[in-house]
Amino acid sequence: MSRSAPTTRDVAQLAGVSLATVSYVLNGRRDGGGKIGEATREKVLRAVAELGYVPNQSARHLRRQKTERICVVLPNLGVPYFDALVQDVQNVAEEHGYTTIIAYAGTFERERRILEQIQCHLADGALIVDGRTTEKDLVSFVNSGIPLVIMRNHTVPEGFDVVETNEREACYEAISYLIRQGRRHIAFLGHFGAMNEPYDRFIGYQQALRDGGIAFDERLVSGGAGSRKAASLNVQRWLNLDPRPDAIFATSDKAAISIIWTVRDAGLRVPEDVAIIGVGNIPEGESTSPPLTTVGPASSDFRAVAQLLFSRLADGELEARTFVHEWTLIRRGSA
Amino acid sequence: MSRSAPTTRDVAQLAGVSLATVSYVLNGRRDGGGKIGEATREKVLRAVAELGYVPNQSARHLRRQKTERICVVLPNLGVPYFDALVQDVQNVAEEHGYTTIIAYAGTFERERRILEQIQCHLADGALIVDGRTTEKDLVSFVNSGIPLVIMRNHTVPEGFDVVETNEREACYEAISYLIRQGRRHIAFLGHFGAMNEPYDRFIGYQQALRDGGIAFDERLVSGGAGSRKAASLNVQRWLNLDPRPDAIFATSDKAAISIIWTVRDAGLRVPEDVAIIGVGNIPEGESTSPPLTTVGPASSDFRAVAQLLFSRLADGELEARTFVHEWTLIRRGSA
DNA sequence: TTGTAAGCGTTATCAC
DNA sequence: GTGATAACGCTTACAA
Repeated sequence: MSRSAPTTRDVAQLAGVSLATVSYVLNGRRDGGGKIGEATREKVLRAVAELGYVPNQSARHLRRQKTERICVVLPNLGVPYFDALVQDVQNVAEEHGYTTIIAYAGTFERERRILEQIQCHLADGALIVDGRTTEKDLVSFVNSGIPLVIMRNHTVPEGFDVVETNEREACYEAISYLIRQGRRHIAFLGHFGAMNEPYDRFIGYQQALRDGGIAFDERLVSGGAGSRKAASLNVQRWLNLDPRPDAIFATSDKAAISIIWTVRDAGLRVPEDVAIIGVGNIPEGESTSPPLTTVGPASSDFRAVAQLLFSRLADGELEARTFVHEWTLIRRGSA
Repeated sequence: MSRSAPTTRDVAQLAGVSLATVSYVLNGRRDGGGKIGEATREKVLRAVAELGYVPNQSARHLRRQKTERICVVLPNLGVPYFDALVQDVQNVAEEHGYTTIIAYAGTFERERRILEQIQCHLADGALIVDGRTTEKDLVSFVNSGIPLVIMRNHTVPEGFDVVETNEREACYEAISYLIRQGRRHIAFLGHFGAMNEPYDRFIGYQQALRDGGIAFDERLVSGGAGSRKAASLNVQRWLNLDPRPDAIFATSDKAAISIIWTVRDAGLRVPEDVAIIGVGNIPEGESTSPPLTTVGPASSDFRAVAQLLFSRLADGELEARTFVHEWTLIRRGSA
């Protein structure tokens, strides 16, 4: 077993033709001119099948100077929003004859290592989602000429295609909607701490309060949206407040769903007593009771994002573009 | 921009040394013998930094005949169980100096293409989760000598390391537990249709009923565990039955959680009126109300699985091994 | 229509 | 210690 894999040489030998002929048969020659005789073609194909020959990608890539692979770099797993993205990207990639690989960054250090690998021709281009890599580190990429599409709202260096969301506006819309319903005590459960960047969702919240003529109440702001448990705990605290919040805006759907349980278990009605809005539009939110009102992508069609990458792969000289992925308020039962 | 990447040749030229010297500095030579002068070393390193040189992986792999990459092939995204697996594998891989890439199969056709890529040296080895690839197709792998670890319970060809779960026993345990509580009308919501393989979870259910002296009732078996919505619909139907089921076993936690909502909305108590057990032990189940009792991996430590792959990577001549990943009943509030 | 040969960027085996 | 040099497996001008 484990004898080394067959090469074009083996195929050529078995078929009784030259190396070049094998390659021609397998790739179809580029110049319109030459054609391979049907008989030769047959022979080669038979030899390929018999040996179970598969071309060595490393060698092909080295020669062709491209991998025909793209990489999606994700900050973490288990986010439905990312999963949808990956699916669309993969489909588009396939249409272009590209393979897609997913790299899960996790830590900053690991993200760095992945980007390094990409620079070493792990892939011809990449889609970086929410990356924590600094502008400085990204600059070396623009020099190496490897196409990158970056999905984040802040601190993106020049020279890249960027995909932004208008989540600030969408969150503003959500809070305004609550205010129009007559809600006056709107709590905000966010992801604080992890970020020192401007926090769009919080900014949208504050602005909507201001524009709605509602005083900002510090007690109604808290972290914990990152975990279901923390969310539940914080909300229990809020429910004992006087006056009790009549609406809760959580910056993740997971937290929001956990909050629905908590509020219902406290004997309160959703949305009559407490309206609840989440962020992200995860599928889980469609089957809660009541179904979760949420802020999220208006469509989960990421094909346009993928196209951004492939258009640049086709023509590296394009100028940097910015694409806005529309977010909106998705009204369901919980608010 | 986009001028082609610097090579060892460029580095050597700038540093005023030969190609080999650059390589020695970068990789540290294998034979204990020769050493590089500190001065030369410095020069080379400086040149590397100045040019922003990164070694071309394709070339390295071609030369070394290995990629130092492994691939995890997943049937689909969005399954917490898989996410945990990927994290552990990635950590172990890192300790061995390997990069991990994730490929998401989705369709059968795509899975085939991914395996083909692996055979073409996309990676040195792979972990196939729940793959639908037939035994026949896998056989060509064992010939090519690429280490594979296969995680599935059935129809695995000889010559591979296999990871199985004892989910049949664990499901048997869950149903027996319900019977011991005095439940007599235990419904089964499964994933039917997609599978023509023996269905472990259902077998465990049937066997527990038999051993518990309970007649099998066809009306209490249904598909729909794959979707939250279908689960809810089917359960609504069950709740109108006479006698009403006093327990529901769903073969996915997502379905089970959806069922908790449904049962509670129907004005029934969980677990007093209806006990509910899921499968998979997803994190979401810890924060439902009541928390979800479920059947799942006793530990979500997959490091041992990863080690299986790396031990084989180190020594291809090992004989095929089977590893059982223990599943168990995790008792929480819903049953 | 097919064969020859050069080279993609590395690494490793030799001499020096 | 360091420098030529020969592979690794494949593609593709160019020659036959």
